[in-house]
Amino acid sequence: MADESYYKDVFELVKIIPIGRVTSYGAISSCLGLPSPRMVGWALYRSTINQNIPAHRVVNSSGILTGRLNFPDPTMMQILLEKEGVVVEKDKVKDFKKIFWDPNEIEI
DNA sequence: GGATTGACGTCTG
DNA sequence: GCAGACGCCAATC
Repeated sequence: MADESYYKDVFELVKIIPIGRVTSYGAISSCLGLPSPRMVGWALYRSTINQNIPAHRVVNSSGILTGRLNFPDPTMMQILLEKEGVVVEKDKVKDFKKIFWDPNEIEI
């Protein structure tokens, strides 16, 4: 609702994530200077059902698709990732460290 | 108006 | 190295 919401930055950040790349909540929260990474998850939770944000590219620090169950379709998350070239093994991103995209690397 | 939960992360034991 | 607890802010019940 409010344009000055912090999660608006989260949307933009997630939107600019390159294809075949994934990032973590902690990276986003740290990049945006959020006090708590939970806010990122909260923002994404609302964004996924409100805007078509590629939240499937956002995983936890372990590279696990923690929020896949929260998606409209749990399988959609893995399908989308695999479609983008991301290898997902058991709801976990393979070579997560390799395809991990750091927002601070590019940023604005 | 108060209590609980929620897509997590980091520290300490 | 693994496990458990705490902290943070906001929205919902």
